[in-house]
Amino acid sequence: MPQPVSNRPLISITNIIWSFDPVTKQLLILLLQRNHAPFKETWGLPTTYLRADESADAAALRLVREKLGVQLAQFHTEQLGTFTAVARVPDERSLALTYMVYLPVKPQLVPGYGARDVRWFAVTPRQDRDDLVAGELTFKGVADAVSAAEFYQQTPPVPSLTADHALIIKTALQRVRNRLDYAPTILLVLGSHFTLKQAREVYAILWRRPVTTIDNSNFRKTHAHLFVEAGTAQSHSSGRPAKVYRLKSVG
Amino acid sequence: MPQPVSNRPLISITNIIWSFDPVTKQLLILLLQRNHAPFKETWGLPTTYLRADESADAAALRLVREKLGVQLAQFHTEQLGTFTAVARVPDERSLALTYMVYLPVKPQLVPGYGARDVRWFAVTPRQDRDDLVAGELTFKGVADAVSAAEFYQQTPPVPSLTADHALIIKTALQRVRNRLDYAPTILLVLGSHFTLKQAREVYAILWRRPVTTIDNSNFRKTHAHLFVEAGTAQSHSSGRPAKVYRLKSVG
DNA sequence: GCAAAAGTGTTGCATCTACACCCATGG
DNA sequence: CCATGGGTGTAGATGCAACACTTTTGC
Repeated sequence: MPQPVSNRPLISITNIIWSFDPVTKQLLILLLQRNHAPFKETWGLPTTYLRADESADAAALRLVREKLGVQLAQFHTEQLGTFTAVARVPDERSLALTYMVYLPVKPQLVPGYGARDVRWFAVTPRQDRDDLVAGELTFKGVADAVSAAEFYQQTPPVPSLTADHALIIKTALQRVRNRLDYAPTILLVLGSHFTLKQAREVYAILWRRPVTTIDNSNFRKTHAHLFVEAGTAQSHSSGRPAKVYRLKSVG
Repeated sequence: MPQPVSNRPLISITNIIWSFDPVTKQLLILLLQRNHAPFKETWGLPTTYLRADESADAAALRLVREKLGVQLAQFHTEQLGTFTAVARVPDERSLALTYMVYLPVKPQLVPGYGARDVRWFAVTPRQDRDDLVAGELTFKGVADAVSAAEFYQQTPPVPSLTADHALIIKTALQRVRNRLDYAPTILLVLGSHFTLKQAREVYAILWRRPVTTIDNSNFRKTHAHLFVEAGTAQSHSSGRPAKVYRLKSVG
């Protein structure tokens, strides 16, 4: 039997929005600082509430448009997971349906409704975790070995992200890493077309090793089947111009 | 801003409950036939509604206990995904949070509250899909090549499963197949301990090929790192008794 | 021409597949 | 002791890492 209407949990949509800075070669995640309760002044992932007349995927896209004002015809979204721990948000029963969105550009940010500040945070690999860094602000990542159950039990570090968003980001990075060898949609942050050099820069961050240790020749041989050629790029500096590729079986 | 309470979608928990018949060597999924609207008399996956004071994982476990009366201390559950298409259930806005449960035994089934009938359906591999078969009842699986978007557009076959449950089952099988080479939790249907022969029987179904084509020696060498030895089994028939294994890093 | 970056080829090592062979048990 | 199934070993094929070499551009 359906639950009484008053007992229905809130359904929030939470996005991990990925981007890439071509100058600093950093992989970026969007965080914003709320200016209202709960979690006033703390940083967290962009969140909205699901409307009755839209699917969760549609809501994830709406969220990107609302928070960023980006008006691209179509983004690629992927469901990450649903977070349902009873006490994940204090004083409120809400589920988080989480989605990943890959922005093909790095838009200028303007704090929108409900946000005091908004920034791109660089994924910064450490020994056994990934920190998020934006200028003087650093959020320490959840250690690789920590399970979800352990996360909800331990006391959060200071400063910490909204609710369980640190766990959501850890899960997102795990997912992205797993897919590197068979469906590296994270490369969509480079735009629809990219060179192998750019691809190696992204892989280097996620593999937690210097780009220089990823052999050009071998990378091509082991990952070429994931890409299709799509012409040749303009040479921007000295050196032979690279071919450009796009992901196989993705728009 | 939170959505008005009256607009909040229903949150249902839908389970793919896996089991295994050691006699017929069939991989099984539990389906039940409802005796009330909506979907009266149609077959579908067991479903319940999320309560305010429980996590979705807890609800998935409760569902197993309610529908099966199985009283094991602990099952292994895994989140499969969340299905949110607006029209996935006619005349009702509901989300399906789906979970996989691996039963270490094949319990006798007794139709519980709200169910007219309940049965184990054998996963039956075809060329490009997997059908579900229980005696004279057969449900045709969704073809491998069909995307989620395509599924929701096309008209369902007759007989068809409740709402989008055929899509959920296709997704579940996909997930299980993907995990065979690095985290084959599906083997928990064999109980906590199993022989390599039993494991190959499960793999054969999911790889859609006869057991006899899976070389014992090679299977051991390629998948041994996923298992740990745990003693020796009794020999039931003639032949050398097999060692028993359990999954690495799973209770 | 020289530096820089992209792309190609080769060699040795690790891994997988196919298949022959040996081991332990029931009747 | 023989049929049945479990476990071990080995040769050829395949795939990957390391690294030398060639090609194409800017200056």
